[in-house]
Amino acid sequence: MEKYMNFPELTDDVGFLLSRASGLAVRGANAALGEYGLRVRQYSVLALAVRAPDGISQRELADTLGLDPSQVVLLVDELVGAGLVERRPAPSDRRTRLVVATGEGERVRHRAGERVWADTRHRLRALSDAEQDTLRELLARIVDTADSDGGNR
Amino acid sequence: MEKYMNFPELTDDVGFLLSRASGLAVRGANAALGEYGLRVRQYSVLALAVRAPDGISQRELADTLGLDPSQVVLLVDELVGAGLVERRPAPSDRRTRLVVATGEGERVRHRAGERVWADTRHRLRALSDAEQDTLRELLARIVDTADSDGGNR
DNA sequence: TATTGTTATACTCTATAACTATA
DNA sequence: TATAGTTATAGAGTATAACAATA
Repeated sequence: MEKYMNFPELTDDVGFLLSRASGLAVRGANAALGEYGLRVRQYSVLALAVRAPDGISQRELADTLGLDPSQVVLLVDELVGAGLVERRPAPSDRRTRLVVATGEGERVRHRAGERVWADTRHRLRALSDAEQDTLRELLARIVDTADSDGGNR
Repeated sequence: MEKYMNFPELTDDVGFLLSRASGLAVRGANAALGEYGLRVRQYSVLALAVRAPDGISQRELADTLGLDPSQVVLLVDELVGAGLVERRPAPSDRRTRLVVATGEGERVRHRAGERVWADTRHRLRALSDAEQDTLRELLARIVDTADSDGGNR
């Protein structure tokens, strides 16, 4: 048995810390979203729909969220049921369905966004603004690396 | 409706990026662990048991992993079934059961650790060593903040 | 009274495969 | 042939509540 390890202890492992911090963030966001009847995945779909003036295809949603398209179908179904988004046929391609936020969807996204953001700010309070920017940039580069790897590896 | 938002777009939100990066890391780690019949949660318990020479209580495992104690019971059950850890009575407190790695558990932790670490290094390849250290430190502070908040908020 | 571990249960999230329709 | 969306299903992860044994 080797005595010295070529890898970090679990609690110093970036993968473990990512999973741990993400768990905290998702739990906090879900708690913040509770009063709107949303969970973080549904909220994420809504946020992307609100951002896209002409709607966003389910394929784009799946790519951006790192989800399988079949999961996106169900999330959009729920948001449609709640009256927060609509599915519209895409003019350019009859296979594609554009997910467009309703007026109510926009309002909910903004109110819920405030609450989620308050939770996030509280969670990151031990980090300076500059450190939060650094963190955001480093995380974005990890995600981008995977995206340009092709798919979601 | 306000025109300007007081919160970031989803794709610039640290919470979202944490969840996205964590998903990639966990998926990669699970793939790396497949040949050992482990998944990342079981592996994490094993890694903590291996690190603790005299074993670690299930309560400590739950706190460190951010899991409910009832989840730890099941993870330890599986590792016991696989012969990678044992439960031993704690000398000092008869309520406590210490989870101790077996020799096989130690060997598997090391071999699996190499594979997981290789995956992590690949995932972080767009970050310099210094940036990886920064990321680790920032994530650790987020987790510590939640811990000192009391429990897992 | 509080803590450690356990059992049970329900719900959410993830992973896959197979299929329709359009391109 | 390939892509966008859909349906179905199984397995893994999460959240709670209630309980026994011990402190």
